[in-house]
Amino acid sequence: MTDKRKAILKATLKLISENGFHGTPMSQIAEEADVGAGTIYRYFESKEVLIHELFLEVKREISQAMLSDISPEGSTEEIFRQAWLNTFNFCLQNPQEMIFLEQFYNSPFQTPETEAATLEYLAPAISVFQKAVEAGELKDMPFEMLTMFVHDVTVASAKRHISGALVMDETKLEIVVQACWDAVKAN
Amino acid sequence: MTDKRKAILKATLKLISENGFHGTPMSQIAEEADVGAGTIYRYFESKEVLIHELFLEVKREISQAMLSDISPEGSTEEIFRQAWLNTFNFCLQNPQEMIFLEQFYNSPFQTPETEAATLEYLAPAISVFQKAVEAGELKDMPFEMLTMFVHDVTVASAKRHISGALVMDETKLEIVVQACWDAVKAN
Amino acid sequence: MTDKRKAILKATLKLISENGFHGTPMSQIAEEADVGAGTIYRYFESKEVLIHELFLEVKREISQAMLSDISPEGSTEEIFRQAWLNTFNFCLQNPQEMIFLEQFYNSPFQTPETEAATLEYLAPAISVFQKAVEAGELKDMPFEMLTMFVHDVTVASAKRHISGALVMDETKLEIVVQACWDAVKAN
Amino acid sequence: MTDKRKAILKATLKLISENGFHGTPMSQIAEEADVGAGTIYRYFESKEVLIHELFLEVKREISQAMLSDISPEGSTEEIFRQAWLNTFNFCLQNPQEMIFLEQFYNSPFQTPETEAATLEYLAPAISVFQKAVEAGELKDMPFEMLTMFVHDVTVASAKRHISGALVMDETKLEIVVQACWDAVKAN
DNA sequence: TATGAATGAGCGTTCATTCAT
DNA sequence: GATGAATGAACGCTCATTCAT
Repeated sequence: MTDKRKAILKATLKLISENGFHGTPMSQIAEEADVGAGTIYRYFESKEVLIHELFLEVKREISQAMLSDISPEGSTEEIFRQAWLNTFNFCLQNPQEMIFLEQFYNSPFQTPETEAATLEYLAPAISVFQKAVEAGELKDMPFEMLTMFVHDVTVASAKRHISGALVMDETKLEIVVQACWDAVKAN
Repeated sequence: MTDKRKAILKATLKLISENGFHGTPMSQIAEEADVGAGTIYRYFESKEVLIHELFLEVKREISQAMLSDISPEGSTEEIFRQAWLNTFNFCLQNPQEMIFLEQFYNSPFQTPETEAATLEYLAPAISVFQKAVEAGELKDMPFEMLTMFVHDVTVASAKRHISGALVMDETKLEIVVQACWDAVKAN
Repeated sequence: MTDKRKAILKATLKLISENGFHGTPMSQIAEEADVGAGTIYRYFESKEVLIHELFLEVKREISQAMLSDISPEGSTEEIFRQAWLNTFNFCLQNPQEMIFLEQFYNSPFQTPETEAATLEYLAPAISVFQKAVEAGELKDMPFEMLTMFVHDVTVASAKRHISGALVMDETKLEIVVQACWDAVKAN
Repeated sequence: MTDKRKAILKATLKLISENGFHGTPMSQIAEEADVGAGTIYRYFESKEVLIHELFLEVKREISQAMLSDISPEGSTEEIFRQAWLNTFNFCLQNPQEMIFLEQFYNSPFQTPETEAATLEYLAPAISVFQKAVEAGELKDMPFEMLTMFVHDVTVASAKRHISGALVMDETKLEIVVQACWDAVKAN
């Protein structure tokens, strides 16, 4: 019965995104997931493992979301814009996931393994991107640098939108997407 | 005796940047700062208050660093590049501060008050920037959007450099700075 | 199906002798016995009852072992020596049983009932012994005192041998058996 | 303030002798010792360390007790009898200590270190004994074998006395001491 | 009959905070 | 003012036991 596993992950995501890692005791996760406290340990070895597995799950989701509905026949700019908006929309529609990811990245939970897993999910994106560089359509920058403009800026936009610091209407969205494209496109 | 206060803040910064918020007990801060555990409470009401005050201090530092050595007579591009490099260099020379800030931003410690204080420190930068927009040298974007390219991307670069994921040599640095400038400059 | 009952008792004996009472969860016993965790409760009301029944079983075994191969026609000394060696050899060949017994004796599991059952197993030995006292071949000591020299010292010897603290070769064995006989024989 | 340390050790001794290791939660020890639960951890790293240190303390006491009031000028028999009675009386007057020791010996808490410490306490007794062997007054047996008759039988006697299984009045005491002496003395 | 997933009370331990010195 | 021993609530986790299948 994988239902309980899912309920635990969902509860963990909700509570950690709201209260942080150490504001989220296992007992509270159990209550929110409507399972016994001990039950969590049938599915996850420890709190740390639970958080790691949740990270992998969420990272997989956001990576998939970024690449969805992309037509390989489109121009590089179209692909870039689509990836950007996919990521942005995922963040807006799944703020808990986004907040959790950001907390995780900036925590001591991160390990070389989680970082490695991360790259794996992005493998399809990397190959698309390399062809564009070779075709002279993008600046000659490593993939890790490109992600700044299609992940970091995107998430920063979503965070400011959600916090209300910068409401991203259609106009502003167009400006920032264009800015990111200007950043990466070949001159 | 403000010496102890400083020692406590320094110890907190070091330990939290290394071990995270909940990996840093007050007793350890006291030991690292070479003060009694109770002494911390003469200077800071609680652990939460200590962390908030540390945030304000560090945020002030990085904001000042960003604006240092900027000649108002320079071109907008020169000012932008200088601000970018100032921030980047601050992160490289003060990784503890950077790591702490990133942890803080993505934690439930943040309050509307800390966000408000943040803006205050950046007031001088805002006016410089607005003039550039009015002069038609920058895209017509709000300050909060500009910061993505002179703070978020910059910090992202520094983090990748420190983690080893993307070593920022002179060439790569020039590419990413140029990319950011391309992002914000008027077409 | 008494097979499962035996498997459970055997698993319990092995695990408790290796890891102690509170180092032996029921789940581990179930695994070692290759039965479901709930199955144990079909055969034993509780962990405490399981341990009690195991004690009775093991106590019966060691008592039987002590009295085996004893020819009633032999001299009292021969009988004593045989009983001593029987016990010693049982301990060496069944260290788990010995360790379990010793743990049990020195635990709060013991009850008046378990002690009573113990005596029952030794009834045949008691009558042999009483005749020897009446015949003036042994010191006039109660059975409970005699057992010190044919059980406690014997087990102590076996424990030291197994732990390596005192390896009991033929010579040493002869010395300690003789010492015990000197202890109990009439002057 | 070593008072709390002593109170914790005393409470631990009492509760473990009554309820066993795993019948004695730290919270109960704290209550019995009239200290906060966390206070125990200022004096002892963990429950395991607490129990080990208690063992060393008690082992030292019983070893000292065994050797007290022994006049080196006395005959070997006098020394043997005194040591025997010293140990027996210690057990009668300190049944908690005796029960605790017996529980400890037959538990997985024991380590090579605790065994080594044990021998150290008995060093003075070993030298006395060796001289008696060399003088031909005792059977040629190793010290580890002698202890069976001056420790194991003694403790067995005390246990039977306390449990009521064999009340050790003056007469019975004389019989068992004589038996032990007969066991070890040279023929 | 046999199972093993599920439970939750209770464990050992930590740590923010207090307060007598 | 400065201390650090003491506190106890709250944590992560275990495991004897139950019960739906």
